[in-house]
Amino acid sequence: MSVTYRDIKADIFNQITTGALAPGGAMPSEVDLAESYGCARATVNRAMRELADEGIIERKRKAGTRVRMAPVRAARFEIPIVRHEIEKSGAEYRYALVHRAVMPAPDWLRARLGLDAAGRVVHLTCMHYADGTPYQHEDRWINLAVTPDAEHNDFSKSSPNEWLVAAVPFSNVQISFHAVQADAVLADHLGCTEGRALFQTERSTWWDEKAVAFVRLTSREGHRVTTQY
Amino acid sequence: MSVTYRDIKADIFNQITTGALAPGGAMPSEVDLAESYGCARATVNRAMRELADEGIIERKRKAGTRVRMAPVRAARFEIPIVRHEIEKSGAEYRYALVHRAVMPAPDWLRARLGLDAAGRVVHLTCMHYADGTPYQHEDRWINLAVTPDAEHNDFSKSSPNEWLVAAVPFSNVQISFHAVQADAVLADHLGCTEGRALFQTERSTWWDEKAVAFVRLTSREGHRVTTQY
DNA sequence: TAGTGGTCTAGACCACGGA
DNA sequence: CCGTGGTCTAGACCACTAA
Repeated sequence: MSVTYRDIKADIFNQITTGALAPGGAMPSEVDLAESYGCARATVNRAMRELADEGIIERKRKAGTRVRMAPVRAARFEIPIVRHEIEKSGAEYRYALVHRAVMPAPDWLRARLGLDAAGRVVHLTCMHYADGTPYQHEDRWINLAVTPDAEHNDFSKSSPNEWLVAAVPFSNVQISFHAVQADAVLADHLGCTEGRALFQTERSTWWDEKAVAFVRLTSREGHRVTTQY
Repeated sequence: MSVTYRDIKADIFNQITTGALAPGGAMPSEVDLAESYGCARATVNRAMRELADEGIIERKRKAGTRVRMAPVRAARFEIPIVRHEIEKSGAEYRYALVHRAVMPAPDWLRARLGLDAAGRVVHLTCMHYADGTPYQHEDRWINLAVTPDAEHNDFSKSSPNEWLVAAVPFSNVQISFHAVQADAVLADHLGCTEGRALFQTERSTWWDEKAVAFVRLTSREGHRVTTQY
């Protein structure tokens, strides 16, 4: 076993980045590559499959494999639990429940999550602090039709996020990042002035076609989401 | 071949989400699973490997496989070329070069990219329009030590991004998302008022330990980056 | 040191889809 | 149609690491 799938991946990646393999250009078939690398087709297959997953190459049955014209490279961002994110940075984490109410789902939420007119939700507002300073504001809505237990939890001690991941299954998640102006409430909680630019994450969670929860996370000024590949 | 690796993935995922497999709990070994599913170990291996890649489970040699305590789920965001993003939405794309200069690298950039004191760069400012309205502002710096050809390209016709992906190899990319206030220049170009919250992406590209380029992309008001998994 | 995951092999069958 | 990638198998050896 002298040739590993990693060797092949690296070799092909180099050929692409150095220009030996041109974007849009066709590559040899797996059988041919296996022969030229002197290994089994399965080994070549794994290398090529991973390159395809990473968006470097494009594969089609019969048509073969070619280098992507526009490398639609995908970046992976880890979506951590706030508490872990803060503790990992060495800071002390503190959670506070600001507001809790059980209510009929407002129209915008019903539309967003596809709830029916009778839909009831738990609405929570909470804050996450790092070393005593505001870190993130959480505005969460939990669908009681899917998660009735949420009605009897007061969420005064721990974040709804941590309760949800442990208590409720989910199959599908939508995430959106964008920038917002701080309104009076956010400015107050996050310790900035009104109108400041804040980074916001919205996340909808679904289980079996039914909405489980929607959350809007607003981070303190200057927050960045970073990754590398 | 009745049991596929997809079947196994789905089955295990369901066992986790429904609570049949508890977070932190140990799972059977690959050999045992292969027997109980009635398939080859390689099939189980592929299912488990993908679950591990997705951050659902955690694997260690000898120690075995266990369900992740805190599902550090990672979301994939595609980083498209602006032109493709706009054209895919059905709008007409237009590019404009605002400013071009060859100059010594400013201190903040030298520090950021690890350039030496003699480092020279091309500084470009450009705009991307969708159906004639401002879509994204691009502020780009290209390291001439790595990419000398950039000095003789005027970038008046096509975006530096498209030129770079075709002309320069890269091995490492760092991306950061955050929110900024529109300053006078950005407000002017993007057609909003000063102080508005804008979504900004910063990206550093490296090749073989040397910085290739740095770019700061500012999107028009209301821009969102979205994904689902 | 022994058990578990990581990987490779040689061969096979199949599904897709371009020609 | 028929070449290409997608996947499975049965078996093997190896690398890591907890016990």
